[in-house]
Amino acid sequence: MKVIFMGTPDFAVSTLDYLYKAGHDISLVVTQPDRPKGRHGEAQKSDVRIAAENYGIPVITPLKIRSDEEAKQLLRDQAPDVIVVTAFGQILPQEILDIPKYGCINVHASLLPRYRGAAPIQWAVLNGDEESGVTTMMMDAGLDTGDILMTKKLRLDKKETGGSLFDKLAALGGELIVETLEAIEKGTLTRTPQDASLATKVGLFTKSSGLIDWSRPAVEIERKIRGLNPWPSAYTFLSGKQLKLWDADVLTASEIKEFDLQEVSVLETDRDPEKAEHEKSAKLFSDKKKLLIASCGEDYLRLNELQLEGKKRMTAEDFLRGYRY
RNA sequence: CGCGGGAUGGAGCAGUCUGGUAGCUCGUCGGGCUCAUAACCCGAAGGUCGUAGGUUCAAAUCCUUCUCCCGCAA
Repeated sequence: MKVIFMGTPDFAVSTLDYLYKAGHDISLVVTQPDRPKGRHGEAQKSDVRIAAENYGIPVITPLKIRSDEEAKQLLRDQAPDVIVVTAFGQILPQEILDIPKYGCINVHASLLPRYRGAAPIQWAVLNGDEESGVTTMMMDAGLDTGDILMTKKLRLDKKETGGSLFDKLAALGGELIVETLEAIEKGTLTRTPQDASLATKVGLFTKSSGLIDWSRPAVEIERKIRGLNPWPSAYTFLSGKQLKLWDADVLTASEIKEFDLQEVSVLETDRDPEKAEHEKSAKLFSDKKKLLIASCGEDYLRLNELQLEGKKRMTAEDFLRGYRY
């Protein structure tokens, strides 16, 4: 099929890869303009742009495709059979949706109508869902509101992180788009309208979404640590320094009693203890050897892997070997 | 050249301000104790202190270069 692909981050690269390997004629790739990234603020090509250039596929990077007449004309000139969109980052106007013969198909990383919007993967982990998946959908003017074409499900692992689920769903999304296009070719594709009453919408995360409120139950905080790993990551403050948490386990009060613990410090909600909300802080306990345990609103959290600002991530054991209170 | 932290035996750190032959907590190896052990005791190996240059009688430590890692900001 003659395909135009639109996408931006690494999640979309997987879709592009599968389309390419399935032998589709990808005549054009549309992605976001180069943006400053990294530590020195240099403009970097989007992941999709890098991948497309590797395949030798022409790339355009319109700032706002909805008002870019030149880009829209280029799309029409290509006369694509279908436009595949994965995490592109721009809303497509109706006049673009109307261009391809078979319409515009979106790959979304959730089981729609759940988690419409920007961060469906993390939310599945944050909410402790047992299963998630990917959906292909016929795009319409709304945000992730189009008719559902096909889905693929998977069960979440006990230790699933945003990152691990991301990888799994990216691959699943690639498989699904290929199957969806096959169904179009065979004429066997069916469309199922979304049940809007079941829809939920999730927004973008920011850095500050990762701040831990220790008055919440330990289970919830543990999910947050997993869901926001690797980005934006769950964090707290220890002695005026930011402390990121990468892995933790929930423990009950009776399990804690087994250990020989002493209170060693406090985890705060701000670098500055004056500004911290103390009702959202946690007592930090340790046996001074290998255990770091934080008190939560309900139960306790054993911190297994953590990272102090300016440092690399390390195990609690390594951390305790060098840390001076 | 956006701001800042860091690079010291296998790991995590101290020592750097106030230059003077490298230390802590572990790990590893050998031995001992023990019914036994991740516990305890004794002993050992292992580091050109990130790179290059400079100052000095003497540099992990002071000055300069470069490389790499990390947090923030975008």
